[in-house]
Amino acid sequence: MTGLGREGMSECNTRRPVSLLDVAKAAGVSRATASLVLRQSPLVADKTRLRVVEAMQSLGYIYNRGAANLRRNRTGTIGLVLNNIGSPFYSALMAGVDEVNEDGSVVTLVANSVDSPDRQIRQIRRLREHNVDGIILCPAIGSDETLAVELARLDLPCVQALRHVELLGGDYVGADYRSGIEKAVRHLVGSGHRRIVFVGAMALHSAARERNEGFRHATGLHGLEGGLVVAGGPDNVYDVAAFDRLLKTRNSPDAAVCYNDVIALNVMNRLRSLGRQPGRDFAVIGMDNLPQAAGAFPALTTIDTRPHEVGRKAAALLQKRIAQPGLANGEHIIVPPSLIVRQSCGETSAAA
Amino acid sequence: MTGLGREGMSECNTRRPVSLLDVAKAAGVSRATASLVLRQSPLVADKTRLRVVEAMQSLGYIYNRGAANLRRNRTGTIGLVLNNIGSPFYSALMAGVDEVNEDGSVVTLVANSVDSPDRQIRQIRRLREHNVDGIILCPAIGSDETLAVELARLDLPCVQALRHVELLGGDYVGADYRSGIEKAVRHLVGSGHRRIVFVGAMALHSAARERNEGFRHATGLHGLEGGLVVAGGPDNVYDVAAFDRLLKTRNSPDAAVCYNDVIALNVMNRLRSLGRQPGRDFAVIGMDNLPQAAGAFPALTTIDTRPHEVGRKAAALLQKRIAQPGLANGEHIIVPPSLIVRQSCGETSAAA
DNA sequence: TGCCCGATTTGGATCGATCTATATCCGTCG
DNA sequence: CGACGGATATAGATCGATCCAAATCGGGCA
Repeated sequence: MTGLGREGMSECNTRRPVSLLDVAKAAGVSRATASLVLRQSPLVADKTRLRVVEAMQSLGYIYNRGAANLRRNRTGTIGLVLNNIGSPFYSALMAGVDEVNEDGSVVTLVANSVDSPDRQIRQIRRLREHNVDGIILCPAIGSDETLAVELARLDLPCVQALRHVELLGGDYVGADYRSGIEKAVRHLVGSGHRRIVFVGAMALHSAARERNEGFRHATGLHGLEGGLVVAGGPDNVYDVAAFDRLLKTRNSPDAAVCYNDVIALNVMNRLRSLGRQPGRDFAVIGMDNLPQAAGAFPALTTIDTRPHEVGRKAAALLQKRIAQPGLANGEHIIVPPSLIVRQSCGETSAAA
Repeated sequence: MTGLGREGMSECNTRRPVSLLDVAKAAGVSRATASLVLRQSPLVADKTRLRVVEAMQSLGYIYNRGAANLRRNRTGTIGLVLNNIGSPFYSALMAGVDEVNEDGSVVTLVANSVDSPDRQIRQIRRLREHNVDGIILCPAIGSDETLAVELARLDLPCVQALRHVELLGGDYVGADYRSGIEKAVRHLVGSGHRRIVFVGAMALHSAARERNEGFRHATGLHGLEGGLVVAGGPDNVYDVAAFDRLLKTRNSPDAAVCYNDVIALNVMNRLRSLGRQPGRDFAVIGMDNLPQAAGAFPALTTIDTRPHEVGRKAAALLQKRIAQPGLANGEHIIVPPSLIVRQSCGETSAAA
């Protein structure tokens, strides 16, 4: 009763962490005032503020955000759910998110769905338990209404990034894959190519479908002999046998637009194995502009889908949603991609 | 006074989240019992447990870990401080950390120091405020005693990864860069190379110094004409001019061990510009085994430093420290690297 | 002197879980 | 019949901040 029983022996064995109450006592003010100082309130007199700040420093006070969160019902954290945490593409996205978050002093909790809808739901739940204020979600392949139901239940602002699932609705930030592929085809056509193959086609998620559509649309636009498409799948694979066969046909293609850079690099290697020299006998264009594209041989022409920028935009949008939960959502922000011309698409053959 | 004032109109406009108290009331038990159910305590009767679980489900209860943390003084989160969040190398590390964390149902808060000691300290503080249970730190270049002081002040379990700062002491998990470089040199010597250059030498952090030492030691061991070293710096650069000059000397080197894969790829491209064919006229070995190494042309021989495994080990060690804070720390776990032989080091010339 | 008002300060309730010590139940045994 | 003990259940304090309404202070003015 005489002092809460902890005054007795300061600097004793049981090092209890310094709380705001300790600071307040040391500064001779109330908890409430000390709290106001913490939050830079203009209500406290400068003299008092100074005293409190000094007490904080001398005691080595550390702000306990967790305690504050409980009351404020806001944590200053967001969740980022990726399908493949180890991929450079996603780390660029994450870097963008982190940049914006740091400005808003928000921290990022990362989770990996490994493109499994079940894991995805588990991860989202886990993040929710940690009271993230919102999440940025790159939806896993095969996401279905279970996800929509769960998100509704959790009542959590959610921005989709890179891919979007129609039935979720809501906000989305992604690249314009469609126009990206179209740019690539236009460039090749401009360099005199007429037989262009799209390598790595699949329809497992929106980003893939948009690329396919972009290719179909572009070939139509330029009146190319359509239908030169080689199938692909997740994990950066493509149907190598089909590609090989296609190359052996009369009137075989002399240019490829690839689903992404990794496939493009594989295609270049395959071409060499088949005795063709990428960038000279055969033009190759990739997509994503991964770091390895510039260093490849020949340096890979590619469509930069700017994942870093997508990350920035997604984080900013999520911040907006968190700040004003009432607003109608459903915004779609589409980042325009750009074509980075390097050697793999045979600059020289432009004259042909 | 008649029921805390929230019973009156259930399902009304002010959707207060469901708390454990609500669940308890609905199940006709006390908060304490409901809490025991949450934590799978064997103390509750099966009949009761069932009732509580049903109440949770029908009310759509969501566990508020933040509230629990306040009391338990443990959050189930760790911080991961990286120097370059966008790099594939670090994302591999992160993937490893995440794997282990997920098994222990721990979540990762990432922060990016961008190799700036100031930012690094800010990030660590920020993580600490969020009450992470510990951190995995890849110390920034130029980390000094300020960091040591801060870490001591925060009183937080900390495992260093990939690089270590001597004056911090404590736990460390990293690759055996020294022996990795030695393996590379041995392999080249075994293939008949005698004039080997180390490209990208620098001494900005422990991982770099260990590579340098490894090279010095290996050249001594094999009685090579030593001293063939080309300087390097952060951000994957090396002294291109010096490298070019070296190649023009009489008795110029015919093999290079590079600081990392990115530099190795640049070196391969540079060699081609200078009219040499990597993998045939000149052997190149990289370090790290980034995804792009396998896809390069020629496929890059490299030393796999296994960042994913380092991440796993670091996360596991940190969990141990968190579980048993008393234990003396200062463990050094060194992951053995392995040499991945591909085409860039000229398999064929082994016969020469 | 007394009253009013803006500028500060503060007590006490609150967020939602966990922990500790205590209470209750119920069958069994002396 | 009462005591005992194992099995369950619970009340109340607690973690460390924030929020709200109310108290206090200190001049200035009538």
